[in-house]
Amino acid sequence: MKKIVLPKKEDFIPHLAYDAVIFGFNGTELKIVILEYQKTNHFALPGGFVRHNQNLDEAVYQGVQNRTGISDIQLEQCHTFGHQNRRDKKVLKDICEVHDHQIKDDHWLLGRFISVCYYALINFEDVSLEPDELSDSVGWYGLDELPELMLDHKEMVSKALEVLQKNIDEKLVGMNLLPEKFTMKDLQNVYESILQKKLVRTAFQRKILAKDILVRHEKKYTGKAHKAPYLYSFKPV
Amino acid sequence: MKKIVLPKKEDFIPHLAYDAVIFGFNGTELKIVILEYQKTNHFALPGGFVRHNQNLDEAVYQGVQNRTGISDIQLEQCHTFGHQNRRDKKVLKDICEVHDHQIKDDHWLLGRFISVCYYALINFEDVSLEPDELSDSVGWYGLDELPELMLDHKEMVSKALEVLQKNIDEKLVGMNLLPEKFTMKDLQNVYESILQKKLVRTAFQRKILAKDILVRHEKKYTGKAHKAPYLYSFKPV
DNA sequence: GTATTATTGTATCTAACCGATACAATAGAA
DNA sequence: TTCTATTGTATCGGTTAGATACAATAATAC
Repeated sequence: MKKIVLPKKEDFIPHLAYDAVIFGFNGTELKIVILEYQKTNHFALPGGFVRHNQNLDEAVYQGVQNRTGISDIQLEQCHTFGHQNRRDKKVLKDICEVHDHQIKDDHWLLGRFISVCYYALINFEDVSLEPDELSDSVGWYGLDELPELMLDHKEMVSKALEVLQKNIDEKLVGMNLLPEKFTMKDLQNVYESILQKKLVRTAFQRKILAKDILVRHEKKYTGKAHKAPYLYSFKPV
Repeated sequence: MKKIVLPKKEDFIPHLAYDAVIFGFNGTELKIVILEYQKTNHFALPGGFVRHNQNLDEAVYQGVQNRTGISDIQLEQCHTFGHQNRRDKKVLKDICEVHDHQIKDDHWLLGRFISVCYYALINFEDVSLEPDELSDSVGWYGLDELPELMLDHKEMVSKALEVLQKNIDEKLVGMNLLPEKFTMKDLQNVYESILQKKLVRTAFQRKILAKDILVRHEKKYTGKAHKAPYLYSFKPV
């Protein structure tokens, strides 16, 4: 059993946390990162705390970076959750119990937390997921196969998806979710996964090309018996 | 000189604040509420702190309610500002000095604050503005006549306006900014003030009527030498 | 009364955009 | 060479917004 070391109270802004809905695209489906506390059967979004000498945005950025090993992250703040019963007494106690760790009832981690929710877009292929101090493992989950999540983390996922949907046309959302070069179908798959609906192929292609944000490269020969699609990349800014 | 009483540290979540961009519409122009610390020449958005046994949303709602005397408020969270140098040492010290009040360098109010920014839409006519403990007066300012604001409050105003603009079509924004009955021109003025651009009269009227959210009432005779406009109200939900 | 004026409510024309459909251009398999 | 699935693009019809036109009308001027 791994010995756990809880974060020190005095290093962090008390009662404040962040949680990140980390989106990746595996080529077909949109996935998010979920931490698993295996022995306790608890699941949660990756999150963390903000140091006294740290910007909120930077704390989240570094947190996501540490967990995914990725430094090219598109990060957007979604919403701050501040309900007074946002406290995870049960979960943390279970985790500590499993690890034979004593935790007092008045421990700061058992108190109320306000949490700022962000979404992060990253390149699925480059990720190497690292469990943190407390979680035993970590994995990718599709939006329709999420386990029961602690606290209001399910609501956070909904909010993150909602904000992502609203941003999809103006924030070049595909850029971080796709590899350098991709086909029009890849991009359409990303859009459809995010918007959770089918799009009309011809209208989608026309709209994206009209935006004038893509560069067309060589064709991609897939070995399939049909016309080969062009590869595209995003125009450099 | 009014004796000031600072809020007690132990009642509130430390390092956490909220600020509200309170919008009202005076019939022609969009205005926001700004607090004035007269002797110190400092200006700020109305804000406050969150009690340990209070939801974040409720804290903001009650804060806005207390300051405006209004209970019909449309409140929306905009953004959480968490830069590490969000602290107002100078302003608070100046205020205390003016009031002959001693404040120590390590007083909790002088520390770093994360602040959650909200916008509030209220009926301008029903408001009676109340200065709080620390501010000497409070007033309405047009967006283009704002004084220099403390910390990042100017940025908060921009963010609030941006979020309001994005919400304008789906959140029935006019409902709280206008009196019970209003003309189409009134509503168009609200839209133009928020979007900060002129709209085409005929297209605006057509779009709003097509939404089917208004009830048409009697005409409004203004005494002017031209056709009298109809009065409308929002359909009850 | 009648003409005048400013504004309102609505209809019409046109350009832009999207969904639907059609179709030619393939890359590879049969 | 034929066949199949997919891609890239053009075209048609419906919807929407800006531009324009115009009738309706409330008060004033005459």
